[in-house]
Amino acid sequence: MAALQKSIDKRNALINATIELVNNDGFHATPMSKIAKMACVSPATIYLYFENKQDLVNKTYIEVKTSYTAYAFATYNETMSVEEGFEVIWKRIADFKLKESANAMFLAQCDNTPMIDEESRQEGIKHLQPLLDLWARGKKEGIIKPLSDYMLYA
Amino acid sequence: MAALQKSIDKRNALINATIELVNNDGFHATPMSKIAKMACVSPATIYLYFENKQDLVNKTYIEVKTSYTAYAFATYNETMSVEEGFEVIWKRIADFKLKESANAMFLAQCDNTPMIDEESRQEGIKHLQPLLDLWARGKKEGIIKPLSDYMLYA
DNA sequence: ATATAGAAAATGAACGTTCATTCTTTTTTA
DNA sequence: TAAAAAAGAATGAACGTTCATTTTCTATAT
Repeated sequence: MAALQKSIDKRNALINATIELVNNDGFHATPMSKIAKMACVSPATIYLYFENKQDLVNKTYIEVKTSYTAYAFATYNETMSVEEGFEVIWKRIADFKLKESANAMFLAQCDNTPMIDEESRQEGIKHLQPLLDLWARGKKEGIIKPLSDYMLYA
Repeated sequence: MAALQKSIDKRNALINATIELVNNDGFHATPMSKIAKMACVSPATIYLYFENKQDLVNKTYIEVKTSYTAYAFATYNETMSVEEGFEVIWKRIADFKLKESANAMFLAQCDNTPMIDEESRQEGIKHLQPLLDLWARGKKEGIIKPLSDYMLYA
Protein backbone atom coordinates (compact mmCIF):
# COMPACT_ATOMS: atom_id res chain seq x y z
CA MET A 1 0.00 0.00 0.00
CA ALA A 2 0.92 3.60 -0.40
CA ALA A 3 2.43 5.53 2.44
CA LEU A 4 -0.16 8.00 3.64
CA GLN A 5 0.55 7.20 7.22
CA LYS A 6 0.27 10.76 8.30
CA SER A 7 -3.08 11.11 9.93
CA ILE A 8 -5.63 13.49 8.46
CA ASP A 9 -7.12 13.72 11.92
CA LYS A 10 -3.89 15.08 13.31
CA ARG A 11 -3.72 17.62 10.53
CA ASN A 12 -7.26 18.75 11.24
CA ALA A 13 -6.53 18.98 14.94
CA LEU A 14 -3.61 21.26 14.14
CA ILE A 15 -5.73 23.44 11.87
CA ASN A 16 -8.48 23.72 14.47
CA ALA A 17 -6.07 24.46 17.28
CA THR A 18 -4.53 27.17 15.13
CA ILE A 19 -7.91 28.79 14.52
CA GLU A 20 -8.89 28.78 18.16
CA LEU A 21 -5.59 29.98 19.53
CA VAL A 22 -5.06 32.67 16.91
CA ASN A 23 -8.57 33.91 17.60
CA ASN A 24 -7.86 34.15 21.30
CA ASP A 25 -4.29 35.37 21.37
CA GLY A 26 -3.34 36.52 17.88
CA PHE A 27 -0.91 34.94 15.47
CA HIS A 28 2.44 35.97 16.89
CA ALA A 29 1.27 35.51 20.45
CA THR A 30 0.48 31.83 19.92
CA PRO A 31 3.53 29.62 20.30
CA MET A 32 3.90 26.47 18.28
CA SER A 33 4.21 24.62 21.57
CA LYS A 34 0.69 25.71 22.55
CA ILE A 35 -0.75 24.66 19.20
CA ALA A 36 0.98 21.33 19.63
CA LYS A 37 -0.41 20.88 23.10
CA MET A 38 -3.96 21.67 22.05
CA ALA A 39 -3.67 19.21 19.16
CA CYS A 40 -2.19 16.58 21.50
CA VAL A 41 0.99 16.37 19.54
CA SER A 42 4.66 17.14 19.99
CA PRO A 43 5.91 20.48 18.64
CA ALA A 44 8.26 18.64 16.31
CA THR A 45 5.34 16.74 14.81
CA ILE A 46 3.85 19.93 13.41
CA TYR A 47 6.85 20.08 11.09
CA LEU A 48 5.89 16.76 9.57
CA TYR A 49 2.62 18.30 8.40
CA PHE A 50 3.67 21.88 7.67
CA GLU A 51 6.90 23.52 6.63
CA ASN A 52 6.85 26.07 9.43
CA LYS A 53 4.55 28.35 11.37
CA GLN A 54 3.91 30.62 8.41
CA ASP A 55 2.99 27.67 6.23
CA LEU A 56 0.65 26.38 8.92
CA VAL A 57 -1.28 29.62 9.12
CA ASN A 58 -1.29 30.09 5.33
CA LYS A 59 -2.77 26.63 4.82
CA THR A 60 -5.28 27.20 7.59
CA TYR A 61 -6.34 30.41 5.92
CA ILE A 62 -6.86 28.76 2.54
CA GLU A 63 -8.85 25.99 4.16
CA VAL A 64 -11.17 28.32 6.05
CA LYS A 65 -11.53 30.70 3.13
CA THR A 66 -12.51 27.82 0.88
CA SER A 67 -15.19 26.67 3.27
CA TYR A 68 -16.37 30.26 3.60
CA THR A 69 -16.87 30.78 -0.11
CA ALA A 70 -18.45 27.38 -0.52
CA TYR A 71 -20.93 28.37 2.15
CA ALA A 72 -21.51 31.81 0.66
CA PHE A 73 -22.30 30.53 -2.82
CA ALA A 74 -24.18 27.40 -1.83
CA THR A 75 -27.62 28.77 -2.64
CA TYR A 76 -26.54 30.85 -5.60
CA ASN A 77 -26.55 29.95 -9.27
CA GLU A 78 -25.82 31.93 -12.38
CA THR A 79 -29.33 31.91 -13.74
CA MET A 80 -30.49 34.23 -10.95
CA SER A 81 -31.02 37.91 -11.54
CA VAL A 82 -28.34 40.22 -10.26
CA GLU A 83 -30.49 41.47 -7.41
CA GLU A 84 -31.50 38.05 -6.31
CA GLY A 85 -27.93 36.82 -6.58
CA PHE A 86 -26.62 39.53 -4.31
CA GLU A 87 -29.35 39.03 -1.80
CA VAL A 88 -28.87 35.30 -1.63
CA ILE A 89 -25.09 35.57 -1.21
CA TRP A 90 -25.48 38.38 1.29
CA LYS A 91 -27.72 36.30 3.50
CA ARG A 92 -25.40 33.33 3.36
CA ILE A 93 -22.48 35.49 4.41
CA ALA A 94 -24.44 36.85 7.34
CA ASP A 95 -25.39 33.30 8.19
CA PHE A 96 -21.80 32.19 8.10
CA LYS A 97 -20.79 34.88 10.53
CA LEU A 98 -23.46 33.72 12.94
CA LYS A 99 -23.16 29.98 12.63
CA GLU A 100 -19.43 29.67 12.06
CA SER A 101 -18.31 32.58 14.12
CA ALA A 102 -14.93 31.12 15.01
CA ASN A 103 -14.08 30.65 11.35
CA ALA A 104 -15.42 34.09 10.49
CA MET A 105 -13.38 35.67 13.25
CA PHE A 106 -10.27 33.92 12.02
CA LEU A 107 -10.83 35.19 8.48
CA ALA A 108 -11.39 38.71 9.73
CA GLN A 109 -8.07 38.59 11.48
CA CYS A 110 -6.31 37.21 8.41
CA ASP A 111 -7.88 39.81 6.14
CA ASN A 112 -7.04 42.77 8.38
CA THR A 113 -3.44 42.02 9.31
CA PRO A 114 -0.21 41.24 7.47
CA MET A 115 -0.15 37.73 8.92
CA ILE A 116 -0.89 35.88 5.65
CA ASP A 117 1.61 35.71 2.80
CA GLU A 118 0.67 37.62 -0.31
CA GLU A 119 0.61 34.42 -2.35
CA SER A 120 -1.90 32.71 -0.10
CA ARG A 121 -3.94 35.87 0.07
CA GLN A 122 -4.26 35.89 -3.72
CA GLU A 123 -5.15 32.23 -3.67
CA GLY A 124 -7.94 33.02 -1.21
CA ILE A 125 -9.31 35.82 -3.37
CA LYS A 126 -9.58 33.48 -6.33
CA HIS A 127 -12.39 31.66 -4.61
CA LEU A 128 -14.44 34.84 -4.58
CA GLN A 129 -14.56 34.87 -8.37
CA PRO A 130 -18.31 34.18 -8.64
CA LEU A 131 -18.97 37.30 -6.60
CA LEU A 132 -16.74 39.41 -8.82
CA ASP A 133 -18.48 37.95 -11.86
CA LEU A 134 -21.83 38.88 -10.42
CA TRP A 135 -20.57 42.36 -9.74
CA ALA A 136 -19.42 42.69 -13.35
CA ARG A 137 -22.78 41.46 -14.51
CA GLY A 138 -24.51 44.06 -12.38
CA LYS A 139 -22.39 46.78 -13.88
CA LYS A 140 -23.01 45.59 -17.41
CA GLU A 141 -26.75 45.61 -16.82
CA GLY A 142 -26.36 49.08 -15.46
CA ILE A 143 -28.64 48.45 -12.53
CA ILE A 144 -28.45 48.87 -8.82
CA LYS A 145 -26.52 52.10 -8.81
CA PRO A 146 -27.61 53.05 -5.29
CA LEU A 147 -26.58 49.69 -3.92
CA SER A 148 -22.99 50.20 -4.94
CA ASP A 149 -22.66 52.79 -2.23
CA TYR A 150 -23.34 50.21 0.40
CA MET A 151 -21.40 47.52 -1.36
CA LEU A 152 -18.21 49.49 -1.07
CA TYR A 153 -18.08 48.13 2.42
CA ALA A 154 -18.01 44.48 1.49
CA MET B 1 8.55 76.19 36.57
CA ALA B 2 6.95 72.82 36.26
CA ALA B 3 8.82 69.96 34.72
CA LEU B 4 7.20 69.09 31.42
CA GLN B 5 10.47 68.50 29.72
CA LYS B 6 9.26 65.45 27.88
CA SER B 7 8.70 66.41 24.30
CA ILE B 8 5.27 66.11 22.74
CA ASP B 9 7.01 65.77 19.40
CA LYS B 10 8.82 62.68 20.54
CA ARG B 11 5.58 61.19 21.78
CA ASN B 12 3.93 61.85 18.45
CA ALA B 13 6.86 60.38 16.59
CA LEU B 14 6.46 57.22 18.65
CA ILE B 15 2.73 57.04 17.98
CA ASN B 16 3.24 57.53 14.25
CA ALA B 17 6.04 55.00 14.07
CA THR B 18 3.80 52.53 15.86
CA ILE B 19 0.99 53.03 13.36
CA GLU B 20 3.21 52.62 10.35
CA LEU B 21 5.13 49.62 11.60
CA VAL B 22 2.11 47.79 12.96
CA ASN B 23 0.37 48.35 9.64
CA ASN B 24 3.29 46.86 7.77
CA ASP B 25 4.36 44.05 10.04
CA GLY B 26 1.66 43.49 12.66
CA PHE B 27 1.82 44.18 16.37
CA HIS B 28 3.87 41.28 17.66
CA ALA B 29 6.16 41.37 14.66
CA THR B 30 7.26 44.94 15.34
CA PRO B 31 10.04 45.13 17.91
CA MET B 32 10.31 48.08 20.24
CA SER B 33 13.80 48.60 18.85
CA LYS B 34 12.35 49.22 15.39
CA ILE B 35 9.76 51.66 16.69
CA ALA B 36 12.53 53.46 18.54
CA LYS B 37 14.68 53.64 15.44
CA MET B 38 11.89 55.04 13.28
CA ALA B 39 11.14 57.66 15.94
CA CYS B 40 14.86 58.51 16.21
CA VAL B 41 14.97 57.57 19.85
CA SER B 42 16.60 54.98 22.05
CA PRO B 43 14.51 51.94 22.98
CA ALA B 44 14.80 52.86 26.64
CA THR B 45 13.31 56.27 25.94
CA ILE B 46 10.00 54.74 24.93
CA TYR B 47 9.59 53.69 28.55
CA LEU B 48 9.70 57.32 29.66
CA TYR B 49 6.58 57.98 27.60
CA PHE B 50 4.73 54.68 27.92
CA GLU B 51 4.63 51.97 30.53
CA ASN B 52 5.39 49.19 28.09
CA LYS B 53 4.61 47.95 24.60
CA GLN B 54 1.00 47.14 25.44
CA ASP B 55 0.46 50.60 26.87
CA LEU B 56 2.01 52.17 23.78
CA VAL B 57 -0.35 50.39 21.44
CA ASN B 58 -3.37 50.97 23.69
CA LYS B 59 -2.70 54.70 23.79
CA THR B 60 -2.09 54.79 20.06
CA TYR B 61 -5.42 53.08 19.53
CA ILE B 62 -7.30 55.58 21.69
CA GLU B 63 -5.65 58.46 19.90
CA VAL B 64 -6.47 57.21 16.41
CA LYS B 65 -9.98 56.17 17.40
CA THR B 66 -10.64 59.61 18.82
CA SER B 67 -9.52 61.31 15.63
CA TYR B 68 -11.62 58.83 13.67
CA THR B 69 -14.83 59.60 15.50
CA ALA B 70 -14.15 63.33 15.45
CA TYR B 71 -13.81 63.06 11.69
CA ALA B 72 -16.90 60.88 11.33
CA PHE B 73 -19.18 63.22 13.27
CA ALA B 74 -17.73 66.50 12.04
CA THR B 75 -20.58 67.30 9.67
CA TYR B 76 -23.32 65.78 11.81
CA ASN B 77 -25.56 67.46 14.33
CA GLU B 78 -28.51 66.24 16.30
CA THR B 79 -31.10 68.36 14.56
CA MET B 80 -30.73 66.31 11.40
CA SER B 81 -33.26 63.68 10.45
CA VAL B 82 -32.23 60.11 11.06
CA GLU B 83 -31.76 59.42 7.37
CA GLU B 84 -29.70 62.50 6.79
CA GLY B 85 -27.65 61.78 9.89
CA PHE B 86 -26.75 58.31 8.75
CA GLU B 87 -25.90 59.45 5.28
CA VAL B 88 -23.70 62.26 6.48
CA ILE B 89 -21.80 60.03 8.91
CA TRP B 90 -21.55 57.27 6.36
CA LYS B 91 -19.91 59.55 3.85
CA ARG B 92 -17.47 60.89 6.39
CA ILE B 93 -16.45 57.37 7.34
CA ALA B 94 -15.87 56.49 3.70
CA ASP B 95 -13.89 59.69 3.36
CA PHE B 96 -11.77 58.84 6.35
CA LYS B 97 -10.87 55.48 4.88
CA LEU B 98 -9.73 57.17 1.71
CA LYS B 99 -7.95 60.19 3.07
CA GLU B 100 -6.50 58.72 6.24
CA SER B 101 -5.95 55.23 5.02
CA ALA B 102 -3.02 54.50 7.33
CA ASN B 103 -5.10 55.40 10.36
CA ALA B 104 -8.06 53.44 9.05
CA MET B 105 -5.88 50.42 8.41
CA PHE B 106 -4.50 50.61 11.92
CA LEU B 107 -7.99 50.73 13.41
CA ALA B 108 -9.08 47.77 11.32
CA GLN B 109 -6.22 45.77 12.70
CA CYS B 110 -6.98 46.81 16.26
CA ASP B 111 -10.66 46.00 15.89
CA ASN B 112 -10.12 42.56 14.36
CA THR B 113 -7.42 41.17 16.61
CA PRO B 114 -6.89 40.65 20.34
CA MET B 115 -4.03 43.17 20.34
CA ILE B 116 -5.85 45.89 22.33
CA ASP B 117 -6.72 45.51 26.00
CA GLU B 118 -10.39 45.19 26.81
CA GLU B 119 -10.31 48.38 28.85
CA SER B 120 -8.94 50.50 26.01
CA ARG B 121 -11.34 48.85 23.62
CA GLN B 122 -14.28 49.96 25.75
CA GLU B 123 -12.82 53.44 25.98
CA GLY B 124 -12.68 53.54 22.18
CA ILE B 125 -16.28 52.46 21.83
CA LYS B 126 -17.42 55.29 24.09
CA HIS B 127 -16.53 57.78 21.39
CA LEU B 128 -19.03 56.16 19.07
CA GLN B 129 -21.88 57.15 21.34
CA PRO B 130 -23.45 59.67 18.93
CA LEU B 131 -23.82 56.90 16.37
CA LEU B 132 -25.49 54.62 18.88
CA ASP B 133 -27.80 57.46 19.87
CA LEU B 134 -28.73 57.99 16.26
CA TRP B 135 -29.38 54.30 15.90
CA ALA B 136 -31.68 54.37 18.93
CA ARG B 137 -33.48 57.37 17.49
CA GLY B 138 -33.97 55.54 14.21
CA LYS B 139 -35.44 52.59 16.04
CA LYS B 140 -37.75 54.77 18.11
CA GLU B 141 -39.01 56.47 14.98
CA GLY B 142 -39.56 53.04 13.53
CA ILE B 143 -38.15 54.00 10.17
CA ILE B 144 -35.58 52.65 7.83
CA LYS B 145 -36.25 49.00 8.41
CA PRO B 146 -34.63 47.93 5.17
CA LEU B 147 -31.48 49.85 5.97
CA SER B 148 -30.86 47.83 9.09
CA ASP B 149 -30.00 44.87 6.94
CA TYR B 150 -27.06 46.68 5.48
CA MET B 151 -26.11 48.33 8.72
CA LEU B 152 -25.46 44.99 10.30
CA TYR B 153 -22.13 45.21 8.59
CA ALA B 154 -20.96 48.43 10.20
C1' DA C 1 23.51 88.07 32.56
C1' DT C 2 26.16 83.85 33.92
C1' DA C 3 27.56 80.00 36.15
C1' DT C 4 26.23 76.01 38.42
C1' DA C 5 23.97 72.35 40.95
C1' DG C 6 20.47 69.24 40.97
C1' DA C 7 16.96 66.79 38.68
C1' DA C 8 14.86 64.95 34.73
C1' DA C 9 15.59 62.85 30.26
C1' DA C 10 17.98 60.16 27.17
C1' DT C 11 21.12 56.58 25.92
C1' DG C 12 23.36 52.01 24.66
C1' DA C 13 24.50 47.89 26.57
C1' DA C 14 23.07 43.97 29.23
C1' DC C 15 19.72 40.54 31.14
C1' DG C 16 16.61 37.05 31.20
C1' DT C 17 12.96 34.91 28.87
C1' DT C 18 10.46 33.05 25.15
C1' DC C 19 9.96 30.80 21.06
C1' DA C 20 10.60 28.64 16.32
C1' DT C 21 13.04 25.12 14.65
C1' DT C 22 16.22 21.10 14.60
C1' DC C 23 18.49 16.93 16.40
C1' DT C 24 18.64 12.45 18.32
C1' DT C 25 16.21 8.79 19.94
C1' DT C 26 12.14 5.96 20.40
C1' DT C 27 7.84 4.13 18.71
C1' DT C 28 4.75 2.70 15.26
C1' DT C 29 3.48 0.85 10.91
C1' DA C 30 3.41 -2.17 6.87
C1' DT D 1 12.80 -5.61 9.71
C1' DA D 2 13.24 -1.43 7.61
C1' DA D 3 11.27 2.92 6.88
C1' DA D 4 8.17 6.48 8.31
C1' DA D 5 6.24 9.01 12.18
C1' DA D 6 6.45 10.90 16.61
C1' DA D 7 8.53 12.53 20.65
C1' DG D 8 11.14 15.45 23.97
C1' DA D 9 15.13 17.86 24.71
C1' DA D 10 18.46 21.05 22.86
C1' DT D 11 19.84 25.22 20.18
C1' DG D 12 20.26 29.69 18.81
C1' DA D 13 18.21 33.92 17.80
C1' DA D 14 15.12 37.72 18.91
C1' DC D 15 12.91 40.63 21.86
C1' DG D 16 10.87 43.32 25.91
C1' DT D 17 12.52 45.51 29.59
C1' DT D 18 15.90 47.30 32.95
C1' DC D 19 20.38 49.23 34.51
C1' DA D 20 24.25 52.22 34.90
C1' DT D 21 25.90 56.17 32.85
C1' DT D 22 25.87 60.42 30.26
C1' DT D 23 23.55 64.47 28.52
C1' DT D 24 20.34 68.17 28.73
C1' DC D 25 17.55 71.32 30.99
C1' DT D 26 16.11 74.81 34.40
C1' DA D 27 16.00 77.51 38.39
C1' DT D 28 18.54 79.81 41.53
C1' DA D 29 22.66 82.40 43.45
C1' DT D 30 26.09 85.32 42.31
